[in-house]
Amino acid sequence: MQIVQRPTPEPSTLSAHDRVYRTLRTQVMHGELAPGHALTLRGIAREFGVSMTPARESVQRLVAEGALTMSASGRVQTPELGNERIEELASIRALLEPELGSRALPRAHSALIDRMEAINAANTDAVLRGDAVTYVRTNLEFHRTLYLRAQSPAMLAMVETIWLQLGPTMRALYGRLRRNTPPPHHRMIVAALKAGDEPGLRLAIRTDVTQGLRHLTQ
Amino acid sequence: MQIVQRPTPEPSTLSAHDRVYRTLRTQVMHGELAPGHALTLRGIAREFGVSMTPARESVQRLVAEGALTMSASGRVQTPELGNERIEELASIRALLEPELGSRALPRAHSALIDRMEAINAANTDAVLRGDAVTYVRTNLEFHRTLYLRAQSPAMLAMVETIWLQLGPTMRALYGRLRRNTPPPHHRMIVAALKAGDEPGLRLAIRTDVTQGLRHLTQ
DNA sequence: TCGCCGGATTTGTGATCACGCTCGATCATG
DNA sequence: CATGATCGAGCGTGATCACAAATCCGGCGA
Repeated sequence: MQIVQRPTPEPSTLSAHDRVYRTLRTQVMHGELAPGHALTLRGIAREFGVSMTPARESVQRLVAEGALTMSASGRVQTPELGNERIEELASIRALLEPELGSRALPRAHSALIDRMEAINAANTDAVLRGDAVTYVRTNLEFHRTLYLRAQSPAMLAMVETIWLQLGPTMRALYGRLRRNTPPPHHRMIVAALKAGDEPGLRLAIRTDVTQGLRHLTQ
Repeated sequence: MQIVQRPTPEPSTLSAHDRVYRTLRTQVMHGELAPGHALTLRGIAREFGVSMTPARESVQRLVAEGALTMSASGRVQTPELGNERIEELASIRALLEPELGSRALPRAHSALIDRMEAINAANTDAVLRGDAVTYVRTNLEFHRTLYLRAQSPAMLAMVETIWLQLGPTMRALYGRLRRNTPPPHHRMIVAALKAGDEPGLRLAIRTDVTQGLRHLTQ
């Protein structure tokens, strides 16, 4: 009953469950999966060419982070958030993200702002093309690029957890009401950064974060 | 090679990995484990009378929540936080907990306040006895009892994640400088609740949360 | 006395399997 | 035609094992 279990010994740093975890996490955060999308361990294992064990670890971890929900019977799917939950998550974003922006402000030099403007251009482009997934991705990239300068890894991780929980919902939201107007407050954020205007930055971020999620009709 | 694998079919709601997870989580949050305390999967499995699989799932989940850290080689231990990280986590508490208190304030009736005062008495008692673990536990209970009224499960979960990350450090902190003075700002929190004074409540919570962690000598 | 090396032990990782439960399609019944 | 029961396929859970790498600890040499 002896079977060759590991044909390839893996280059260490990339363990199987980490690869699976990272891929799934990105898919969820960027809204590539619709809310309520069901996943199975065997399906994930087949898709990634691994056994059920790494698939389970990845899923378990994503459930712990709120990226996936698990029913009492162990079935797993992307979360379908109600209005209250969406508002609550938006409140948390509105509390944490201005703080991250404020911490990043003194460290935001021109190269960073240039990069943010480039990302914002791609974001606007995605809006005009009606590409919801790219929209969500570049939107988050815009924010993360700024927040990385805050040198506050725990706070950033916390915010990313929120993004993760909102991922499928964001796709559904921006995919539903397909607006052709580019993200309105990103330019205000950039302007406040250039001016070194901290209260203005906080307000711009808060508004940007809040208003996008106010469109909760359910 | 057939073995009876599950002698008891379990009453469903309590799966093995859930039981292990919850026990370990409580131990970490309440500071029952010192910072840097090492854990092994086989040790956990032996201790709980389960196989390695549920032990791994629990540990994986706790690592995802920041309750444990995992080295590159997969070794697991409770986190040893540096000063910057402690300050950062304290900042997050200072942002989120006043908001939770504020949301709970209109729903805080007298029975709740009575319960908080009882918990606070037990907390004071733990201080006088020099019982660090009970101190941490009742301290968190005091806060959680209030925050549960906020009806904001996501925000509460986020705060508990921070508590989890601070658990071992808190024990080490309060165990080191063993002060005989009871928690100073808890009474201010209770007073603000009774008076319906929202700004006072926010300030009291913020101060309570911040000052306890200012004692970071490391 | 201190530093280094090598084998033995312990560790995490991942694959596989048995088991019991869940869920959905199908069919019989009203 | 709608409704409910039934049965099978598929699911998650947990146990066990093989394997490679990390760790520990002894002894040897400087």
